[in-house]
Amino acid sequence: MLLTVGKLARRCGMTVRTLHHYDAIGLLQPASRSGAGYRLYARADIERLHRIQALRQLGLSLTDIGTALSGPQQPLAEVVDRQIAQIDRELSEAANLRERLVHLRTQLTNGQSPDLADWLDTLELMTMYEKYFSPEELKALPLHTDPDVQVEWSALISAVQSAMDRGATTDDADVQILALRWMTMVERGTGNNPEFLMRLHAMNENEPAARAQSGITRALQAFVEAAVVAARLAIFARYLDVHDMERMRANYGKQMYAWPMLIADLRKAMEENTSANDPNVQKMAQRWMELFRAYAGDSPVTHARIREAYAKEVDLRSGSAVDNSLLDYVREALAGLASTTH
Amino acid sequence: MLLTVGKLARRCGMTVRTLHHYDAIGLLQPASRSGAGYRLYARADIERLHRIQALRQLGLSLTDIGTALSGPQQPLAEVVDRQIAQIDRELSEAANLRERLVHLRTQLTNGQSPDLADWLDTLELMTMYEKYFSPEELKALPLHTDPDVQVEWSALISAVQSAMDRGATTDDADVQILALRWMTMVERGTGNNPEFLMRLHAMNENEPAARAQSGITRALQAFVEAAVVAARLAIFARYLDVHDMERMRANYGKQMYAWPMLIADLRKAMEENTSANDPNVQKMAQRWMELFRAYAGDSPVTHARIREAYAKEVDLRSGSAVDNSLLDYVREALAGLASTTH
DNA sequence: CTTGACCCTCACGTAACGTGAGCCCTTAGC
DNA sequence: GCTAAGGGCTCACGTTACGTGAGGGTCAAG
Repeated sequence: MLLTVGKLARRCGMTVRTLHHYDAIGLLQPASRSGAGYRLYARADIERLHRIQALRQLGLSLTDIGTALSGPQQPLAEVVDRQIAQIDRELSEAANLRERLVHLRTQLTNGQSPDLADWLDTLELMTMYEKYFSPEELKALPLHTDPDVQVEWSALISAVQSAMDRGATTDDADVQILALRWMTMVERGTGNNPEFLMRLHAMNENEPAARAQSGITRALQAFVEAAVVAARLAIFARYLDVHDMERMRANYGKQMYAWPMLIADLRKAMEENTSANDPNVQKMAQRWMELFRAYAGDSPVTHARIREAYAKEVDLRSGSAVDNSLLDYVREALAGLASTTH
Repeated sequence: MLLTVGKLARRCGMTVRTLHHYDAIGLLQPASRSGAGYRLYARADIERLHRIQALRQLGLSLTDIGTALSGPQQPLAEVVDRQIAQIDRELSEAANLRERLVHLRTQLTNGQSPDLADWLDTLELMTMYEKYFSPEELKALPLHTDPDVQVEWSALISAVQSAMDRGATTDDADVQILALRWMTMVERGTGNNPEFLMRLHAMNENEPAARAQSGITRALQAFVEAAVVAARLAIFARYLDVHDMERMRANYGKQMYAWPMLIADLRKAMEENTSANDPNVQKMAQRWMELFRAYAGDSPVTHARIREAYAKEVDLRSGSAVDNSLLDYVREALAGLASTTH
């Protein structure tokens, strides 16, 4: 049942070198080694490899994959759900490109000169094969449909870039104001949809051309993220003691992109009227607590203070798609868990 | 109508840097420059870019793309046809993977333990997403279905590797025998189908895991190709004079992978009973002559000698999928061209 | 014992850009 | 004419995820 590296490589259509590399960077380490030092991969390693491959196909770098896999894990079934959704988008996009190519081909064989704008659109589709938004989703994306949002978004990006250019730091008051405005704009531009946020993020991460167009360079993205964290920590500081703030500084923001995924899944379950006592919902609630505890620690006093902060400060929640009904839903699921535990 | 580099990049979903790079390596150079040195891209550049993008999606390296685009060009309509066929294969593969993932998800949500072999198959599909052969095509591929062919293929690869290991050169008689046997095996393993040859080649070029499995390393591939050329030049030397051989040595084998593409297209037209006087067939015949002249020069005397060599030496044709009916077809198309020219 | 297939670690190299720097060009508005 | 914003130029260092080869040990079958 344990597989050596060559066997695993062959079965997965990968190379031994790749698996060596993943071991070396700590991404996928074999369950054990034989007496002779041979790597021996077990079933749990296959599961982890599945997660890795799924994230790779979403375009994450190996470093980012490592980060994503270092926190509490989504059930594999949910990973597979996302894969299926991605394939559906790709199927749709491939069909779209196919249609365009058939049209182009018809023009070419009829001796017609292809319309240049159309042709360039087709070339764009050929390049940006990765599919981030379906046509329907684009219609529901304010950032794409609302000119006001677009103008404000551009201005905000410019303002952040200016702050960076003049050497401002993420602790500067004006930068923190920009950061909070960023989260508000994210909320507005995505229609407060965490799934869209993740998609936009993936597109910007994966596509250099998208970065060039949006002006959101890697440096700017990192700056804003750090500024958002700093701004929110400044707010938390009004509610927490020094000890708590130390832990927050070390951990808050570490799973920044795990939260939207979980929130999207929970909102979906809630919108489908799935009972809070459903085992899957309870699992998600559990993961919520794990992510929460990762920065909040285990003290009920601290938890209460953080909750107070969330309740009073809208800036702690902006852009997160967390509202009171979702919080109630999570609480109900957690209550169900507590009662089944005792 | 002329586009600056930024405009073209934006319209095509590419980066300025990429276009700079293509210019720098001579792959896509703009039609002109403004007085200030700005790159200005014209319509013909869009067409060339389309070709580049299509080949990139087939997995060719930029160097190989440059080589492919340095010879006589397939009509763009045919390039588009190949793209459409590739998309169809990808659609089919995506649907296949989707089905597998749905099955896996069902198992996971039912609390079942996924079958390991099945799971690994799914992982392989996730990795080898690129689609090289449809299930039907695999059934028609002797290299995949015929154990005898597999055994002989493996033995031949080992024999070549041994020759390389002991420092043999491509001019050694035993190496040339191996080379000719290689072409015979290619013919047998692909069922003499040039489309399959190209697909196998692409798979081996693009997939390190495939190389690891087949044992056909890049070095071995290059060695065999050079040996095939050397073996065939040795045969031609019996028919051609010193001057002709000089030109052959410089040019024969340069468009090694353009020929199978053209031959596949011509065979398809012939099998569909397209008249040799059809303009598209005549265009293909023209390209045949261009590719031929690229190594044969323009002298009718030399042409006759080369044709004599092809007629008498089966080793010059093995693995090429060129038979007498195809040659007649090409000749008929060329004759039609000659009569419409005068 | 021999041989072939497989495994180990080590380490240099690669392709296709990504990114930033420093400076010039173009256009619109004052 | 000047200024500012957006776009262009060339130069050059850096990056990610392995690919490849070297040298040597292990395992299983004959």
